[in-house]
Amino acid sequence: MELAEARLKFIETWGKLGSEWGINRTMAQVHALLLISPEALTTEDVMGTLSISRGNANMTLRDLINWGLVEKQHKAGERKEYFFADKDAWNIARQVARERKKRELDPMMKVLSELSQVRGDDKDANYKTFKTSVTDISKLAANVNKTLDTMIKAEENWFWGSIFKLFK
Amino acid sequence: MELAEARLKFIETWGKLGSEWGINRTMAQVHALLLISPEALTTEDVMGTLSISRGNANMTLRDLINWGLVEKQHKAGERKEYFFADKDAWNIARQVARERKKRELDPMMKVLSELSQVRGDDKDANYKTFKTSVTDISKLAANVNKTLDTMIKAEENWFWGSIFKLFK
DNA sequence: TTAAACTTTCAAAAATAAATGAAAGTATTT
DNA sequence: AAATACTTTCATTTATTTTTGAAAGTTTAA
Repeated sequence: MELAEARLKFIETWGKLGSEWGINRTMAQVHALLLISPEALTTEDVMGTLSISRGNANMTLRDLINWGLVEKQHKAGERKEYFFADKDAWNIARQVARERKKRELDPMMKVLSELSQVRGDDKDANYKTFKTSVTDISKLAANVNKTLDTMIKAEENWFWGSIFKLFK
Repeated sequence: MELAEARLKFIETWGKLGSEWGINRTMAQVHALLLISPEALTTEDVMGTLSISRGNANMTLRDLINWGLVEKQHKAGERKEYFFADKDAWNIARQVARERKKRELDPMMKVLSELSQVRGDDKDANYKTFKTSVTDISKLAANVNKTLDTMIKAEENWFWGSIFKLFK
């Protein structure tokens, strides 16, 4: 397979994965493009390579910056903005974990803990099942939360090291 | 908060979480309803409680069965089919992990390993960056894969036990 | 066999999410 | 201060996903 073809396939695959996990496909594709670009790219580069509009490119790049996956760069003597992605897979994984925890897990745990406060009659099967399911899921969420916190704080060698050994 | 209100909120929250993670919101809501229902429900129960059409209820329940989260039940002397969800949070987590691994991670790893075969000129920055990014992500994916395999095989006390201790 | 009870299908409609692109905004240079 | 170079916004359009519901299919019972 030629490099050019492989690059397109990588962009397509990363985009598909993103869309399966609730991330805008174009955003994942722009990220993929930046991941395989040795130099920072301009908005026009992104527009051209992926055939997307200026507005879309602009908003997508901003989202990627908000996700902490991409940063703006300025080149001396130039007015144009350049965009560059962190290429470190472990950093990317941690950053995605951090954002999704903040955006989704934390709010959900808040709701679950409210819901687990609900009072009722222990002889009511509906109440008992509700209570048990919510409490159980709460506990699981708390464990996931703790694991993510550890992952987020961890050094690069944590994943490649201790977990790897634990599960070999 | 009243139980009735709490049940609705749980269904809504579970549905929202699902849609954020690329799972049809209605499917997550039906799952939520079954999770807090002590008895198995009929298609009509689901249609009525969630105000969805017969076709939607039927397809969604089938999907949940295909995900291994719900099973059909038959009551003696009745022709109607009943649906019942496994309520164990750890089983649910493992089952979701198993399915998403099969549906998404495994195919992606296959593509990544093809892509990491691509040959090129080591002096070409595009080639070098591509190779490094793809190889790195491949390795991360392989680790995630291994971790999921362990999780899928693990007993209930694995999560509540060793991981919990490791990260306390 | 045929009617009744129930389930499944799928083309069309509705709802939702994403993309466009021209206009407005901002900063820099002449 | 006006032209230039570039970025951002957002109402509208387009694409994608989800839902509907009537018709077809299936199973059981009379």
